[in-house]
Amino acid sequence: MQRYNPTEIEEKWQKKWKKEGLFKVDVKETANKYYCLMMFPYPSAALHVGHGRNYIIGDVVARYKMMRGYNVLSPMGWDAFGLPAENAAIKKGIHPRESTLGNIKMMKQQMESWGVEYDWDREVTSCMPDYYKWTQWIFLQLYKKGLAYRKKAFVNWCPSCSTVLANEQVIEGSCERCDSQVDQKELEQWFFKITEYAQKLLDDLDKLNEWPEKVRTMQRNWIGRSEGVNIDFPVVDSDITLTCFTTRVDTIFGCTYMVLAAEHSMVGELVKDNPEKDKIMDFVREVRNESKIKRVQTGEEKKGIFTGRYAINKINGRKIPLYIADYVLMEYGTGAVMAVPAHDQRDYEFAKKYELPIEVVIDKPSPVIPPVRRNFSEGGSAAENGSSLCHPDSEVRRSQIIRNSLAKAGAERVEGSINLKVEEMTEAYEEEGVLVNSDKFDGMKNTDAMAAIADHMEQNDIGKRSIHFKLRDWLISRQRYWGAPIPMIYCDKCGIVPVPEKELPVLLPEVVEFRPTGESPLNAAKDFVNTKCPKCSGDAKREIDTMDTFVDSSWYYLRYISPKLEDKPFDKKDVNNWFPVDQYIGGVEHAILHLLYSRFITKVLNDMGYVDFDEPFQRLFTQGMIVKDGAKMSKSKGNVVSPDELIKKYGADTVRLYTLFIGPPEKDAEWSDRGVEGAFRFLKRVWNILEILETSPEKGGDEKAKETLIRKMHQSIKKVTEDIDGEFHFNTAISAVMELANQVYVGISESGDGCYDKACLTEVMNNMVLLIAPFVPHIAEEINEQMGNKTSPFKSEWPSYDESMLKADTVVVPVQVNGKLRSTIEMSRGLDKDKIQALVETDEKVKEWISGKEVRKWIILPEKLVNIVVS
RNA sequence: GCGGAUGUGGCGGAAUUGGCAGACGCGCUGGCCUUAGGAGCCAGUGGUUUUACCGUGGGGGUUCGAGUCCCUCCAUCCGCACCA
Repeated sequence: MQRYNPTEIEEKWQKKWKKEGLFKVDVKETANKYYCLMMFPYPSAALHVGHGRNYIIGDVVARYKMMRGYNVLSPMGWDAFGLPAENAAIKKGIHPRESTLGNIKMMKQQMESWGVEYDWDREVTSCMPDYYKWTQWIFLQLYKKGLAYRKKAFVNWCPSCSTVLANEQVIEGSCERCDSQVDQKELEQWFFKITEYAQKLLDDLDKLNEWPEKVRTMQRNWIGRSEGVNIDFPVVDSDITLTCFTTRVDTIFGCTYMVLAAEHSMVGELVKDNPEKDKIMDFVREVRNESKIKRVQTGEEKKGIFTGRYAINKINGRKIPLYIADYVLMEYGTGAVMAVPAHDQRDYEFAKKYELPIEVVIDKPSPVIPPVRRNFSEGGSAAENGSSLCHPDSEVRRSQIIRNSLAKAGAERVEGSINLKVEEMTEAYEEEGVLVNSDKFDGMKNTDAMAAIADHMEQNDIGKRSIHFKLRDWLISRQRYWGAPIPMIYCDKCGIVPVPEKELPVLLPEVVEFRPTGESPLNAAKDFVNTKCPKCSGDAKREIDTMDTFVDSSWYYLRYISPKLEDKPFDKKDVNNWFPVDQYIGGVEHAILHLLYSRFITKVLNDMGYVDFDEPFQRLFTQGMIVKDGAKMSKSKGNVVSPDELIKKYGADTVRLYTLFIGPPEKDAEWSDRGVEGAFRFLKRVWNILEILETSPEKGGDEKAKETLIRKMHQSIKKVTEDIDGEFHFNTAISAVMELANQVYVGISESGDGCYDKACLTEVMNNMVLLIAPFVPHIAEEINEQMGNKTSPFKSEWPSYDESMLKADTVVVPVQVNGKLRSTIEMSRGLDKDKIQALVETDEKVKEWISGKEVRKWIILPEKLVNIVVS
């Protein structure tokens, strides 16, 4: 019997899997298809054990599903365009393609050393022309459908990366990559009209019930739908009408002024005759230039300026002053806000500062609360003693009364009295209540008034119900080199002309200066820029921006199905057969961007008839991070754990096992090198059972030991199966196999060597090999072979358990007295309550505990527990 | 501020129709074996003032019985954040 030598056997089996094409899939075979997808990585640098978790989990799922009889597709590719490669190119002076392809090669080797297998024939690399040709094709489809458009817009500009960022890439006013403060800059940019799909993207989240609730909530918040009313306010002495969006139309009678965003298009027009025009425009410029991070800073005081103009609140004919302020955003709603200082905290602060009127229109309900007498007995304060000082029912009754009166909301109001006094207010009252000072709506519950006032406005042409979203259109232009060129041409005669599909791909020019200058590096490649118009053949210029890499990654999963097709991005029939993806696995950091964009692109392709499904990912799993010393692994922190040395020392199976055992995979986990050794020990223990098997007797053995072991085996099969099928609880699945392996040793220690015959131990070993195969595939294959089996575990059937073998004939029942454990009694299964009670009554310990006491109650749960209540 | 999650030994973590808290692993202690041990095997390992009591972030409640259910407070993490 040789020692467990992982290095040797792992190489052997990795070669064999490759040779036999274990992971190769023919997409034409669609029966029992299972599409297992891992988010394709950005090829940046060597992988650490944290990255490994993603691939290992995916590999486990793929192998497990294989054993469950599925035809498993598990592909891998590279999200290979993007800034870091370009930055590295600038730094080291090598072409981004070189560094990218070098990284890909290295990462691929690492994946292989983990024993993580893919159908590499389907590898896609987004920076290769045969891929980005179709990224450009997708752009053209969106353009065709009017979903790609160009407009001048204030955009997020990262001065350090010299590029525009999508809203999603700005984190608290800073660039998500380099952390520099993001400026606002007005540029002509390409956008994808994702807002047109806002409602659908929101609605269909309900269908994705196999996604983590957290991710769905995040997307919901990001889309940010709110219902309200667009209200028209005509400006006095002008034909301008300003429209405000509000979700609190019930507070319209309390609107005492109105505020515009500095960016509002009417600002110039409104102040053009104002003698203080220059002062106002200075203020506007100041606000516009203020960085977003400063504007958003908590506690930042709101600034504003009076325009000198007034508008009319048509519902009551009131003339209200028109302000410009920094706290109103142009990006949301209409960029104009009706201010109700009594019922909106921001408006309240602003009104206080500029001494604008504050008027209450929603009153606090005034519940009539019967006085509850407190401190009527001796002892501490009411608070200390709680309800014990009151009649037990009075608390209940009191809260009921409060609830009722809130429901009726102020039915008890005395005519003309208002509970909420402006003089007494220290902040806005934003809660629910009853309308006051609101004309014919007085006395209405504010939630009812919302509908009533909206109806009134629609009937009288004052306003219109409206829905607004926080979601902005997706800005996809990037002023960088290393991305897919946007396939558009500008012709002086014909205007904007798309590149004809048959001329795709628009190739990235080879030699170019990458150093960022503020304009796209492609502009320096004159051969590229200067072209002919596809329409009139006259001189024309190409678009010099490239696409956001999120465009590349929003469709790659479709390409895997037919990665080599030259005349189409994918085959419709094959794609329809294989989609949706059965299991998508990746980091939660993509909860919004990538997953939202992918859903959007899929819906567009669906609407255009290219695919028959409208959601790409059936089930989503987001794994947690692996941290070291409490922090995310990073080179700068020096806490990166490289898998390479660990694999050299312990083997890939040990690293895999520990990674899976470390904790529930959806949670963050702390890496411990010591823990790795424990995993290694376990594998050795399993391996060494081979030796026990060799010396086992052909027949005989100890019946009790065999029975216990076989029972444990069935229990383990059940537990492992349920843990994988459920929420991927590999950690507890592995602990179940550990218990099984331990039982082998426990039996020997209790019943001596030779307590298992060969048949028994062989059965246990065969099943154990299958149970661990998805986690530690190399050692499973090797033990399997040493056992003399000819079929690979991955071509074998997943083991099944026998329900009747799970439980022993007798059961140990805990006996409690007054809820405290006092004894345990072994008894046969299936006894009725009377027999159990009789048995328990004979127990010495129980007798001791209940003697001299009055037994009030017996709680008997057969085969589970007995509790005797005494006093 | 809003939304979501988490809180259990020295550590990672188990435990759901409410029923023996701490599975499994790490670490630690002791023993066996060994020329040796950073190998292997066996035993022990929540705390304490140990006939028993106390223990799942704090406080309260429901129950024969609560880590699990209810109320309340606290802490940490994540996401969003002047969204009208």
